[in-house]
Amino acid sequence: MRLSRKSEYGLRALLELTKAYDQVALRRSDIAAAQHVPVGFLETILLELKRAGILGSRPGVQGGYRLIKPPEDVSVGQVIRILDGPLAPIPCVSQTAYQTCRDCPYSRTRDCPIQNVMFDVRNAIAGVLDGYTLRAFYDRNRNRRVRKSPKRRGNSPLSSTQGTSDPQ
Amino acid sequence: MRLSRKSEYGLRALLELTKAYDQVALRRSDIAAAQHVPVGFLETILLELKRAGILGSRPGVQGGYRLIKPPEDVSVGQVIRILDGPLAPIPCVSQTAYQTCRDCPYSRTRDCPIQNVMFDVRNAIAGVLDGYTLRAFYDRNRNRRVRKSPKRRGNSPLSSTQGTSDPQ
DNA sequence: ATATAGTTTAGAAAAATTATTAAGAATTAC
DNA sequence: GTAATTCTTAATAATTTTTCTAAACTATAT
Repeated sequence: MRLSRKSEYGLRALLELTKAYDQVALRRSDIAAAQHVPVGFLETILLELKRAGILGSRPGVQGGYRLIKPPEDVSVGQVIRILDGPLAPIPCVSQTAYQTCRDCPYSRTRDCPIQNVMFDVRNAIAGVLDGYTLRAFYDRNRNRRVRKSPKRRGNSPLSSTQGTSDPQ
Repeated sequence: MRLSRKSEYGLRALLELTKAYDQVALRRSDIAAAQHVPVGFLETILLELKRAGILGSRPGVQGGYRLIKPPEDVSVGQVIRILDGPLAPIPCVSQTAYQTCRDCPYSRTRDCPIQNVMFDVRNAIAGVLDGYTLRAFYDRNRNRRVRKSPKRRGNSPLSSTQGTSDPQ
């Protein structure tokens, strides 16, 4: 259930690119330095984000990468899907990349217990990540959620202001 | 964000063991056959669940594995933690296995955007998985959640998820 | 004692993740 | 044009994690 380095690096890079949105292009080396990520790896990540239509780039002197979509229109969920694939814990509950299970004893009955649980998990994850825009991700103290209040637990929408209540 | 085979196999095995709860012990070979999982791998999985106190076992003729905790008292989240480790996408938001990030540029400010997002994800995942008992997992059409549904049918003891780590 | 079945450790095999390299192509400045 | 800069692409190396196997060992019941 772990977030890959790839997605982590990608999100860190997007933090920088959101900051520079509508201003300057950032060189991969600048991004790598600012966020302490290996420049070579970052390269492949930025390329993937470019192919996905989130980033634009230009070679040459004033070149570099820039965010070409408004940060309000890109969700963290989208980014992770691009870099890591579907959010769903198992393919048979993915909305964006559904696949039947190959050797599940329940695949005939259409009522697999694991599928049932993981369906809820998938929705819980997507509910959080698809509701988080890059904008909210960047200036992280307000406007965090873009959608109406999440249905997870009866908390108030902004309840997890979480000024870092030290976990554990 | 994927569920490992290990956890999947473990949960499948627990499905069989829940069915046989308070009745018979199941041999690993029986479980492996019923759920189409490699018997050698299953072995190590069952052992881990045993060490964690969820299963008991006995060698010899009428031997095998059996669930030694009431299925009402074991959550799917517990099982996955035992087999796969923390539910949290990154260690710095884990409630059960917190670790500081080693090279995060934000680790000083105590206000890391990634940490903020993943904190919510962690809680969303744990909210689902810790609310799902083995009992609900097994007879999956009713009483799915243990927390939200006040009406329990039958006379099950239900000491309400004693072992599950309470998120928050 | 014997057959049955779990226990334990080590580690092999396979897959996924993480990263590097190097040659190439586009852009700008001059 | 040429040179400097910076992205582009593909191949692949390195590392880690996951998945699985093997074999010797121990416990239980009859």
